[in-house]
Amino acid sequence: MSNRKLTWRHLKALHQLYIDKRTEAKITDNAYIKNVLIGQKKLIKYKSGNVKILEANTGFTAFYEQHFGTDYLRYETFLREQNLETDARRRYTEDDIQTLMFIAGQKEELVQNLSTIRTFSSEIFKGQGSKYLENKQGLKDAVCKILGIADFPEKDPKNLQWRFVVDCLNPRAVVLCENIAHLKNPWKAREQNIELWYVGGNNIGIIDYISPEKLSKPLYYSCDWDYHGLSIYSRIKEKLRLKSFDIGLLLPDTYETALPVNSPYHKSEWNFNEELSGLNRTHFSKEALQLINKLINENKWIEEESLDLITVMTIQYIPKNV
DNA sequence: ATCGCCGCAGTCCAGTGAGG
DNA sequence: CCTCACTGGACTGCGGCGAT
Repeated sequence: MSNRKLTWRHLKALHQLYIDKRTEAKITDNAYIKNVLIGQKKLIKYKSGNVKILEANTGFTAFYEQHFGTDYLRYETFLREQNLETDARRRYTEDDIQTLMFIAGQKEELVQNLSTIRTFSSEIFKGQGSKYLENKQGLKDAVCKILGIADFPEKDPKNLQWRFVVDCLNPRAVVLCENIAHLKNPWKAREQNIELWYVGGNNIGIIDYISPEKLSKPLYYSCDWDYHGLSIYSRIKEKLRLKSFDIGLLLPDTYETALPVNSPYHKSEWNFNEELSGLNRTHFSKEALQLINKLINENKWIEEESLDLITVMTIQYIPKNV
């Protein structure tokens, strides 16, 4: 869960609490640790008579193993393998580490089409803005080290289009994703034998790279539920129809995460002058149409990453016994 | 020997303010 | 608006020191 908003030093300190049952690390600045782990669940406490030392209560071990252990080991192993510092002075957030893991996994593709640091930052560190990376020297160094480059080029290559794939040996379905968020947790998809392709902003040409054998598997599209995302889906569906294939649209499993259309970093707006914002009605199911109309009426959109891909895929679309 | 505590050095980054 | 340079603060890791 990335809403824990933990940084590397928090994760290390929790690991130390797990191993040593105590730590002197300053981690109460994190709201989750302070309010939930110490306040509500009382899994961690201050050593009596000492405000500087935290100790693990009984119950912490089991809680840690369930919620942190696997992730921590994954992160630590990764950092070591990449010869990156595991020092707690590194200020990586948990999202940063997951993104570094993504970068390492897609290294070849990224190095072949190396972009400016601005483009790289806004495309790969999604949601953090184009200057995120250049303002964080430590993180930038880590990215350069992983990619084996000294620095980023001054100019973007022409026709920049990255092709990212989370492949698996024998996929039972292929999901095309508009954003890379789902590709940053590839092990979940692999476990379920779901192959993920990053389609990116407007790149419906990606379809030409997918083999006909895979196109004949069940195909799904995962996107932001805004005008831009849905119209790309429409174009992809049309393009596939001409090749005699079909694709389905993944519906969000909750409406709670809907955001106002004018939220920061979001550009796509509904066209109120046209019926269904000008989208092709025949490309959408009855449920999808209901949801789209609701979003248009309330001038909202739903972010792709707020949809739990695996839940949606297993419950809504793929029968469990397949 | 081991523990707790302190101070120092190194790292990173947010904030600030000058000057395009 | 943006960019650059600088600073101060927060934090960790480590070595030393004294108490037990």
